[in-house]
Amino acid sequence: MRTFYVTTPIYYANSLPHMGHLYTTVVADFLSRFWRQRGRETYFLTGTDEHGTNIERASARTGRTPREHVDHIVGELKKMFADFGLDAAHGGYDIFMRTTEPFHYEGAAEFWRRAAARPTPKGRENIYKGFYEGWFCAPCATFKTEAEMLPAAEEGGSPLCPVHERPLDKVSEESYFFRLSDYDEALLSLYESRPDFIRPEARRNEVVSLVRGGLEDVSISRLKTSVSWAIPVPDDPEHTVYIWFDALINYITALGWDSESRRAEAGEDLFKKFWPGLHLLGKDILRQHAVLWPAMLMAADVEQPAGVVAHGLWLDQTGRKGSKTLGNALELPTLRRHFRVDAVRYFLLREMSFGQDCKVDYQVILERSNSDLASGLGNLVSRTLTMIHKYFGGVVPAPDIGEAKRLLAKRVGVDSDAQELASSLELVRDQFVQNVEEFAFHRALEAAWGMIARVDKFISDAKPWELAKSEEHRETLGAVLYRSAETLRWLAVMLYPVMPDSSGAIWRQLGLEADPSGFDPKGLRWGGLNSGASVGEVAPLFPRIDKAKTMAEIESEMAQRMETETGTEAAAAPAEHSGAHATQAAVPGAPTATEVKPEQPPQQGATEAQAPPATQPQPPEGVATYITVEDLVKVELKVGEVLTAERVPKSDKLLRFTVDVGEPQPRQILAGIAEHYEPEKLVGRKLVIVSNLKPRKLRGFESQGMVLAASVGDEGRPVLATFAEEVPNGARLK
RNA sequence: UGCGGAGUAGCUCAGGUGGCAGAGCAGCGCUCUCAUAAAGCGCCGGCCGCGGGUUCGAGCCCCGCCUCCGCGACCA
Repeated sequence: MRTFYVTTPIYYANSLPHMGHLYTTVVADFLSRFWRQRGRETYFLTGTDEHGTNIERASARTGRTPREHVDHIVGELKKMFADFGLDAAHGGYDIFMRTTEPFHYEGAAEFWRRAAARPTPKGRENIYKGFYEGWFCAPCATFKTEAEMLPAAEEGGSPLCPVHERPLDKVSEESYFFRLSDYDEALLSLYESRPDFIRPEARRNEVVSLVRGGLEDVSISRLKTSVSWAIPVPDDPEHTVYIWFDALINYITALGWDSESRRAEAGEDLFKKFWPGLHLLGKDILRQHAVLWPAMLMAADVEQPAGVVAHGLWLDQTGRKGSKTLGNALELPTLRRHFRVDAVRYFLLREMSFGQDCKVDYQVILERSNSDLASGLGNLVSRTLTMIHKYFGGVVPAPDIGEAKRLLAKRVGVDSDAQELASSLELVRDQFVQNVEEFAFHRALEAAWGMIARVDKFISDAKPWELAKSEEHRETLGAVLYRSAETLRWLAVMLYPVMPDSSGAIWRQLGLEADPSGFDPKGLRWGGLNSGASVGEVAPLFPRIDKAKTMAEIESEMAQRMETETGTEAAAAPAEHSGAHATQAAVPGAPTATEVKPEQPPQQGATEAQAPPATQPQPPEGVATYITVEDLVKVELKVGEVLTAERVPKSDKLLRFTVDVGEPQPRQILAGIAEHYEPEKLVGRKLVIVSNLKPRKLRGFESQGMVLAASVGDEGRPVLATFAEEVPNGARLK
């Protein structure tokens, strides 16, 4: 029997559940049910990625051990999944995979050994020991990225620490590297031979051009002294496995790949049975799944996945990524409180053109729920069943119109032959199935809803309430209601993976046994509904939501939440910070940390690829390190007035200013704020300038100083420092 | 600035190989009453991003440009 294995990413256990988690998991759940319904044995994995510096930090902030921290997050995620019917108890995931499982340690270590023992496609060793080189500030005790250092004091010198204004030390840390650079050709031929390996196509093209541009080797370990919350490197206890290398392997260790204990626990060889699987993920982590992971699999000689499918992200109404700190993210408890699970599932699958980003807010969901579900499907069920109750005592009438009544039926506009309706149902069913197979879920649902409209019209045209007035039309009336009810049976089957509970409810209201979970839509034949069966009570499937009332409630909840969160900001802020990056879909290794950067495989500039590991500077919870007055006076800050401001050509971010700092000649200063400030509006504005910063060339222009700005929010949006009172140009800040 | 995608009704989007601009939602009107004030019918709504070109004919093909998004680059 063919099997179907689907995975969500294992979610990075540093943030609480959010929309992105819900979405990817719902899609995976949907696909899993879809294929199970069509007769495949399925296996559905979700879980958490639990190692790494970010976890250590997050746990330190809350005063927990890493273990306690990840247990807490896992508890919250599982609770959320249960709330939305995605857990095993509701027929959802088959395993909640955790990278802290002992069997994962076992399998991951074996994976490492295998890769290490085999040559790359170009005949070299896959894993080799090398050195990270990074700029290290001893007083800060951290590595600095390019972005976090000041230009060197003299040509060819070391860059400076922005905190201490002292030269950084070039420090090497021993590290294992994976020779990803040897895999470009192998990967390209994989993409070539399997055009639908990466979907959608636009994403595939991105990856192909990325790999064509060449790949850099990636560091896959850390010194145990810098990251201890991680899997030890086999046979080298000084090192731990870097998070991405560790995390990706979960997709096979979960199936018992080379882990005796997991195989014993599962009671069968899941790997043999279910691999290769389909990876579902947000487009933000496509590269790890479409480049690094396939290369890793080649290295360890494991079969490639069935596919890598990247979906879009949920945006707010203005097109920004939903984020907790912006307060524009949908809150899952609120969602759960005001909408039925099936309504949310339907919305998620219907609203997003799969693969693209999609704007969302509560109101859009509410409107979809009311128009498509309450007025559409729910109402069709309701009117059909009510009439069967009213006119046939709750018993499904006969489908056919006898010979004697055919002309009579024709006269009132009802064809005695149901063929036309049956044919369009078959067509819709085929479209539905095909669209799902092509990941065009929104199209699949659109097709199904076309059928609802068609039957609604059929009923309006046939006017059963008129037919009911005269006994001679009784057979016709029965046939009309039968057709409507039979259509609902088909819809219940098709929609089962989308709305398991509701379609089960329709099923039972039609007087059918059990539920449609095992009914392959391809096996549907017209006339399967039994005449004579008793239909169930009519109960609204999707109650109409009072828009004004519900929106008001939601808004007051939001306001209340904002209030409490501002109140506890001091305590909550750091957690929010690390969580926010993972706010959208699915991140093992939310790209918060520098730590992640070296691992993002391709096309990193040399410097960036060597950027130091594991040492993102701490968010400023208080003072990192003290400096003396002598340190302070080294920095010369002056008031400057913007004389001219313009964009730097060929640069997204740079603005070029001429600034009057009270000197005979204005200075030329560049600042990376073009994405946030209109140059025209800055002319005449007074700024704070670091005036004794060593000049540096940027994009061909010399920058003779630096503009001070606050860095706000997760994106570090710059906000220029200003004065509330009038100050002369050149005034020194002390 | 390199590569890729997109720009069509207020909103979300359809419009294989050129042939009278479409659907759903929202809005308005009418009809009906079995139904969750639902459904059916109708109306409203379009410089199809802009400018050229090819053609009897261009939303579609060609050239140029603008804007947005993505991935890079560059840079915070």
